[in-house]
Amino acid sequence: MSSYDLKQEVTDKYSLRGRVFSKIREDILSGKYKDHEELKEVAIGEELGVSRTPVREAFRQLELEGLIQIVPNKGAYVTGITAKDVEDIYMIRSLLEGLCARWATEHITQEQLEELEENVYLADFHAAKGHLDQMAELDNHFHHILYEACNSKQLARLLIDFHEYVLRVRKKTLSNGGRGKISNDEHRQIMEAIKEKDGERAETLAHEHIINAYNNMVKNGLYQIYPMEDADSREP
Amino acid sequence: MSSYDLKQEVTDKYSLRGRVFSKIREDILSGKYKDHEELKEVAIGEELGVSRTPVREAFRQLELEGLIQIVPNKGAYVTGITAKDVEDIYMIRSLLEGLCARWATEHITQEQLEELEENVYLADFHAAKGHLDQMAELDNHFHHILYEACNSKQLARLLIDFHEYVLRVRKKTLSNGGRGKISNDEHRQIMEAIKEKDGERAETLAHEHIINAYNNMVKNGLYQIYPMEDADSREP
DNA sequence: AATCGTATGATTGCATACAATAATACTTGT
DNA sequence: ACAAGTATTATTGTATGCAATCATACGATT
Repeated sequence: MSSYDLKQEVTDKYSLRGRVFSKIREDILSGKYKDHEELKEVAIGEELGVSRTPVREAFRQLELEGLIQIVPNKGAYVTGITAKDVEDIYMIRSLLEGLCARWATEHITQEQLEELEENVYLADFHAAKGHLDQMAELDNHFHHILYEACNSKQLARLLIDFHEYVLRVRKKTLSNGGRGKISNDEHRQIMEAIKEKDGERAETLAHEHIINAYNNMVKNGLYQIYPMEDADSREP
Repeated sequence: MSSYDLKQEVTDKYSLRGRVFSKIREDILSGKYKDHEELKEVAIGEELGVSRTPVREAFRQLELEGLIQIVPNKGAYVTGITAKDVEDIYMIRSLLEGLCARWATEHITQEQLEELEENVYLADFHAAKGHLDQMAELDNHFHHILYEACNSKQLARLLIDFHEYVLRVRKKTLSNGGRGKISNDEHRQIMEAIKEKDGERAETLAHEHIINAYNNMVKNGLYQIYPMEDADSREP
């Protein structure tokens, strides 16, 4: 087992303590709060049934994630997530997932490797059956195994953040035109490269896997769920 | 100018609003608070002359940055930064700085390019004179120009964070054995590649620039400022 | 003597109260 | 009617109070 409990870090975000944070985060990512909208502490607090204190704490975290911008003594404004953000994140992720796969090749345990194999075979089954929810979950799990196996707290933290960031986009991607099956085939190739201790190939495959996912998304026009407008076009 | 004010985002961290956050952050990075040490809200509040509220907000941010871990209803514990963290971050940075240089090649303005040139020539002067503080400042500035020029809010945010994260390490590196001069020569090559619109070469050079910086650091034994111990070796 | 249960103290989580700041509306003088 | 200055209101920033939770120590029971 690695030196830190990755699962703990992840689940914490969904437990009681991070409830307010996660809710606001989702509301921004889902588009409930529009770009440049001002978020009032009391209003959101009342909506969630809490006082300003936890809301403020969540705001600070959200600012660090780049989802809102806090200007002192004025307010918190939604930064939103544009199509360019999604593109940038996919490009960044493609590099980092490659690095992750390479490092995972060097550090993966037998147990983790078997988990990967199981994941791929199970996903094959669900892909054939068209079980989209299970596919999304398995895809999520596949990558998280690698995040753990890469043995880098720093890299894992980054990838988990980005992974969540584009979660909604990704889920829709998998449900489109057989990408789920193809995606899992790519997973299998990555898994086999790691199994054969070919770090170079694992890196390349993981890199291309993310690029393919992005291209598929663009091809299907799914990037349109977020407007491509730029922050320049705001009112003065 | 790009669509977001990068300088504003950066300076904000040092202005009044983030004072408490920055102070605790520095104290962790500088080693004042040791690994696994428990941070008490009241104690730190008193030390900084503020109440628990701003301290708690800072804690939440620090947790997101991975510098502390908050366990609910118990306390905040320093995660520290190990030599492996530094190594990982340099490897991650090397990829991202490469990407940044490539994107900057595509989006840099004439004005920014001239700023880069000026920076390199000025750094030559200070390198010859042995002005270490100015060298560190110019190095910092060089990279920040690229972060702006790459035209990606997401990438810039990442790189700025990492850049700050290893700031102390980096400053010491520059002061060692002529690395300052060599580093600036690498800057010049990157700048010229960008000027000639050779994104591929700019990416490779920027990538190698970071790797070289890390290797130099290791060669000079500077990695020893942080212990290589793992989080496993903690008490139960 | 060992273990379980209880009590006590410390610390966090959240709510509220007050102060400081910024935006807006209003008034007053020209 | 317009402009400048002032008052008012809304919102954030910070401090503090109270409840909930956890750790520790002590004592009772087997």
